[in-house]
Amino acid sequence: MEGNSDKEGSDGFCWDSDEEEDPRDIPALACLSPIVPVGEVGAGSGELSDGFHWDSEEEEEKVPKLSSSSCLNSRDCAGKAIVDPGEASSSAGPSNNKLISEFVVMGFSRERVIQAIEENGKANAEAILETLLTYSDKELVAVHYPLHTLNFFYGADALEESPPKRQHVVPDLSSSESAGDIFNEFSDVDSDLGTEENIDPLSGRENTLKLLVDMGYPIYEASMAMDRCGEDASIAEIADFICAAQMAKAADAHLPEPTFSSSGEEERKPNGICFAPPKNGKRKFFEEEERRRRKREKRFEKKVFDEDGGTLSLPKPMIGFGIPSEPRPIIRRTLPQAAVGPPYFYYENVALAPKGVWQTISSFLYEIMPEFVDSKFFSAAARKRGYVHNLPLENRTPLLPIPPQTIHEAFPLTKKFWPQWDGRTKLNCVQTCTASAKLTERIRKAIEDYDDEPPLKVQKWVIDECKKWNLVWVGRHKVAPLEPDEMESLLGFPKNHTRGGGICRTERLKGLGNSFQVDTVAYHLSVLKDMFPNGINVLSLFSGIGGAEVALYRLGIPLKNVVSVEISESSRNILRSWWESTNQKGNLIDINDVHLLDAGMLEKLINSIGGFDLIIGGSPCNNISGSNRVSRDGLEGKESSLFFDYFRILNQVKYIMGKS
DNA sequence: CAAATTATGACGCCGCCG
DNA sequence: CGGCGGCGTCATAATTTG
Repeated sequence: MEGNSDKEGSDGFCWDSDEEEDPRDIPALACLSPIVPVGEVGAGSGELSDGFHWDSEEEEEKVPKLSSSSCLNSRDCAGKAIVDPGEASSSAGPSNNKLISEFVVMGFSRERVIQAIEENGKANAEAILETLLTYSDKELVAVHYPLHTLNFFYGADALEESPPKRQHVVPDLSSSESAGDIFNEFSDVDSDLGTEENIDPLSGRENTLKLLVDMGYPIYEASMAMDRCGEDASIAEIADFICAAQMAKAADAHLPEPTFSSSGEEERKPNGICFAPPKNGKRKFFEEEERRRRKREKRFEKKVFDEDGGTLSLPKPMIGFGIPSEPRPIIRRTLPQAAVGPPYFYYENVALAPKGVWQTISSFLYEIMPEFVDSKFFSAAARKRGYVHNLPLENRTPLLPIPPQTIHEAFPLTKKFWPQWDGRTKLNCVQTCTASAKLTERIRKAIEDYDDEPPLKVQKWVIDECKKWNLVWVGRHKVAPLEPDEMESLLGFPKNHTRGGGICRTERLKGLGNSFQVDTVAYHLSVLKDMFPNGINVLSLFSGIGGAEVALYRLGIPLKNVVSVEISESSRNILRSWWESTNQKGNLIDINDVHLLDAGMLEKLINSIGGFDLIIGGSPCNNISGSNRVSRDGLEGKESSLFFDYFRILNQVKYIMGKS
């Protein structure tokens, strides 16, 4: 039912059938967040603990209404209709939803917002905002930029009814003050945050501890809880944790052994090996309590936010705006004025992100819809990713030579060992971790007893494991994980790209697992070739092992200046050595921390090289990827929040370049 | 001590079925 | 409609090895 028809996707956008230009003006919705006065940051946050309660299980449900006049007074509430169109109509008055969305739109996480509302009550929007501002500097950065909640259309018919509004883009940055002042202000904010511990009574460890003790928690438990929750945890989180710990203790006194079998989970291994969890009971209980708490919150969120179906649906098949092997679907998209390049930008992340993540990313990047593409249409391995970019869609060309498209073509030697009953033709996503030797041994043992075909049950288990770990057949009854050089070729890198130079195997795998698929990215970037025959200047954020650089190079686009930001030293070494071994004519400037790249540095760079043509990067997905079993916190996670640095840098570059 | 090895669920989505 | 199980996922943490 997912319509193979070329005309219309069922995903809310339509392929337009005629290519002719539509000169219509796209009415961009103006949604200007009030820029929060910098001076107010942290002021009054001392009363954070007032009215704070951590045992709120049910009262989250019934929250009093907030009068619309207090809706961040200066904010144009109508402008955000595009973000949550469903809610305004569904509720009689301005509800809590609306208030929450209000802040979420500004870039704060829903969890935090709910928390802040609980702490401050619903009536005082300003206090809520202040609380939110104390939570995280990453989020703070976002608040200082105007939100570009601008329109973007697939085809002509979408959102016809949206009323035209005046468009104000970037007025805050282009106000009468000089740029220098503004950016000094930004850097001031940054440094303020850096030293905030000294100012804010709540952020220093000792002060937090004191506060918790004042709240009646034993100092030992408070301290331990702070360690467990991490430095960035809010008081609420820590208190919650202590609470759980106390409950666990109480439970411990009654139950000698917490039951972990209650989950009723039957292990899937056919050979019936059962692992006793080595963790001690108390810890387990803590974690379970924490999990339950988060589940409650999630459920609550779901109730609150699911009304407008918060997910962008992924296209099926996942071919984005076209792939080389198919006739190109005719798509016309009109970017909001503010998003039009140059500079061009290209942002990548995992497609299967938790709910709302892509919405948020998109809302920060001019509401441009991500192009979701599975790299299995470009190579023999899958890689489902979303790309937000402002590149033209016409006249893309694939990278040549076309890489092998099936496992057998890619690894001919595996063919003679490949059993009939393993029908895979494509590999799964190359990840950062591989199967253990023990597993491949178990698989060998499981099959070798059978001469011909093992029983269906064994087959299924083996195939499941092979899919999970991306195993290939390297001998009779023998499977093995991919070698790093095989991953390199699957991803479109030259052989031995990550090899040598003091790079250990583990680091190779890590770099490769986190990299672009070169052919896929190159296909999208190919449109730059005609635009920049003399070469381009690239700002490459979170470069990793240099997927973007390799893609541009292989496209034959000369690299004039590349500023590459990458925190991993081994990855920087890999890129540097590739740069030298390919005799690049341009300059490679590498920076080891994205936070060093502030406005001042950007201005210097831009002045010296004459501006960037392309800003490309994919921020870490650690907290977004489904593979993460530990901390899938979405964009607010420790690593993944670096997305906001991408956003910040993009805006700063655009502004600095816009001046000259 | 760095590198390698190993085991370890959670989450969202989707199809199914009552 | 909601619960349930199948499915797949740019991973982390504890431990061992060299």
